Amino acid sequence: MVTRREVAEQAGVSPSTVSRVINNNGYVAEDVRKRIEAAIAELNYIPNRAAQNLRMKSYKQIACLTPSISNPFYSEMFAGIEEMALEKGYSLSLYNITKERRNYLRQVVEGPYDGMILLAPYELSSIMDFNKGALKMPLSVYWDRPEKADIPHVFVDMEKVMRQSVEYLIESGHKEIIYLGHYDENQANPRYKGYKDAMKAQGVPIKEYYKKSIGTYEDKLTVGYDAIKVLLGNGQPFTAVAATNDSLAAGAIRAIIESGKKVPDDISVIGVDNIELAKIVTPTLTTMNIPKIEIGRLLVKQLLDQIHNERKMERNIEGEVTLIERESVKKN
Amino acid sequence: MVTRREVAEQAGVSPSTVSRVINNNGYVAEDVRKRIEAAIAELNYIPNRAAQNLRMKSYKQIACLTPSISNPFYSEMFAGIEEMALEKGYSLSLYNITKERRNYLRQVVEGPYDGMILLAPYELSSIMDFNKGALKMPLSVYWDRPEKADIPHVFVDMEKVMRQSVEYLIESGHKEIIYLGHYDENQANPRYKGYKDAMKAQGVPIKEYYKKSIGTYEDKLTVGYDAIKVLLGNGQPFTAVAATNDSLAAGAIRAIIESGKKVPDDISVIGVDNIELAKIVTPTLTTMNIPKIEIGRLLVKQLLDQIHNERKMERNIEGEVTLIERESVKKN
DNA sequence: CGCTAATGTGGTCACGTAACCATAACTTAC
DNA sequence: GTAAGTTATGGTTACGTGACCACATTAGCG
Repeated sequence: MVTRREVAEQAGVSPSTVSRVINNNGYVAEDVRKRIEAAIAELNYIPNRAAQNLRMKSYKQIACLTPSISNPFYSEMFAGIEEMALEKGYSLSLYNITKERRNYLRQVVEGPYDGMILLAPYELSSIMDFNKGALKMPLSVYWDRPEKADIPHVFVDMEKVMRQSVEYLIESGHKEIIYLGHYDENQANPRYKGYKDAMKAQGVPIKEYYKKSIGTYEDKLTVGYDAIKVLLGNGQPFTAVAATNDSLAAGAIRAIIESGKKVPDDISVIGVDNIELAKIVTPTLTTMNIPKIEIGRLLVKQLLDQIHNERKMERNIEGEVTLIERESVKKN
Repeated sequence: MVTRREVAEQAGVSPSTVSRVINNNGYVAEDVRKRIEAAIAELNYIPNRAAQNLRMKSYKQIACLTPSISNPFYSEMFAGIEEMALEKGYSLSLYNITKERRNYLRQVVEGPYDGMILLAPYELSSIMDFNKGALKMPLSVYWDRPEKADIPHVFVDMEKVMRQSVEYLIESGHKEIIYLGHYDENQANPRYKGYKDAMKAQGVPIKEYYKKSIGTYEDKLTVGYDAIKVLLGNGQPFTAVAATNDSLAAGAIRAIIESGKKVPDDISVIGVDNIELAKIVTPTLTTMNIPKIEIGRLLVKQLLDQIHNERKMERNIEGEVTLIERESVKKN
């Protein structure tokens, strides 16, 4: 390994002067600078990162935790995170934190990171346990609702989003609207609440909903397909499906088409997320766009604000959701 | 920040003794160990990672470079990489290296990593440029053919895979088989070569192929759809499609079904990769399984063998590919 | 000319750790 | 009883860096 000292010897100066060239501060004569730069190039010198970290008390690294990077929603958000982080000179460690892998959390929290971004709300309590006392590390979380607890986060109010989605269907003339998504009476799922509120507000009776617990992302396409297939088999009458995400919606479309009905002429489908899939399915999917790239960038910004002790940091940032009208909803 | 010294004072011993407890080497009296462990817990002491890295001359971190983590092929491979890396006590930094982001390569190579895994062959030359002389860092590459150059890699021989895929179609009674994938006469694309050889060997005339350059993963579903739609519109007669990956195959299926024909009764489709999508489309996709998790694990193993100077490291490891028969190919 | 400021360079130190060496007390063995 | 080992602990050092201080030398200015 080449050190600063060797570069200094090669250039016939002291290590201090080499430092000044590298960090570009203090006075250095022009010819000396040239000599040192030549020595650096010749010896292929790279500053030792561990020594820098130790001296600067900073790693220039961020840990990013997600339940599954193969979920396109998270991988797109990660793209935004990466973009901003690289711009700011930070690099990213990625962890897929599944339930079986909780025991690696300690390794993450004790790792060489200046801060942590969390894309999975369900792990929050475990993280907070670790993140007490001396373990405390700046943290920024993506959340699906405004958070009461005092954790800096970027959120999308899913209750509102679902309400808007259902309102759009109602405005388009639909009355018999299926809720396709996870449902849990006790947890008061915000997505279900949004659906229910929109239906009630318009005096539309809540017809049906799908409440089977939903597994990984990969399952979702199957789950949406299976659920709608069952409902169609039951002879359940409905003209629209409001899915809580695009993967479920895509599965629903597949089930409807397979049954011989047409989307959107017979049954309309709306999703949430606007992942790439939404542009690819036939018909293309009308959905609520969640600005994933922008949210990713905001998460990094919020985290770096904490790391750098910015006073004007926003603790609760709301992502702006917009309706993307494509082909899967029929307007009467 | 709590240091080893403070723990030592709290426990009434010297820092050396604390080290011995933490690293679990040397002699420590049982009661002293207890006292020290109590002090560590009370003060929430965590060894400083930067100091450890400096002292040990190792980061316990691996950089993983891929063209796009949102490509399910790579994200599944990443899952295997992560699994093995965490087992071995290493964590992973992930970089999406797109063309515009080449200038970040230097940042990667100079980063706090003990080694590098590369999932994108096309970047190899840039990496090798950086990876000369003092910059040299252990490297392990996933490649789609046996590599002549002396770079440790895990590979799948795509020429062979494609040949097997086409042979399977021919054995199933097909003669008019469309090659759906990237094609470039000059580059002698191994996938296309495999297709061509299989066709020739069976005396089947090469009927047609799709040669438009293919962009990102997200494009592929559209590209496959568009290409087959054009061919069907042309009245081009064919009974089977051999796609170079599952995404293209899925697009093809969509185009065929939309045209009113049936898969596999009218037209059979086979893919390569066996990503999750293959199980989800209707009909489910017959494809060549590439053992992505296993390849990921092997890449890490191979890399760590280099880092630890294992003598018995294998430089060229071949991944074993198998046919997965599902519903999209009709056998006559 | 003489005083202050600007420019240029080298020396020293601490960051927190793991490895090594020194030392001391206590065992064991003959 | 003493030499050799075992157990237990503390002290010292180096890893490579960036910040700081000390000290030259030169430039600017009345």
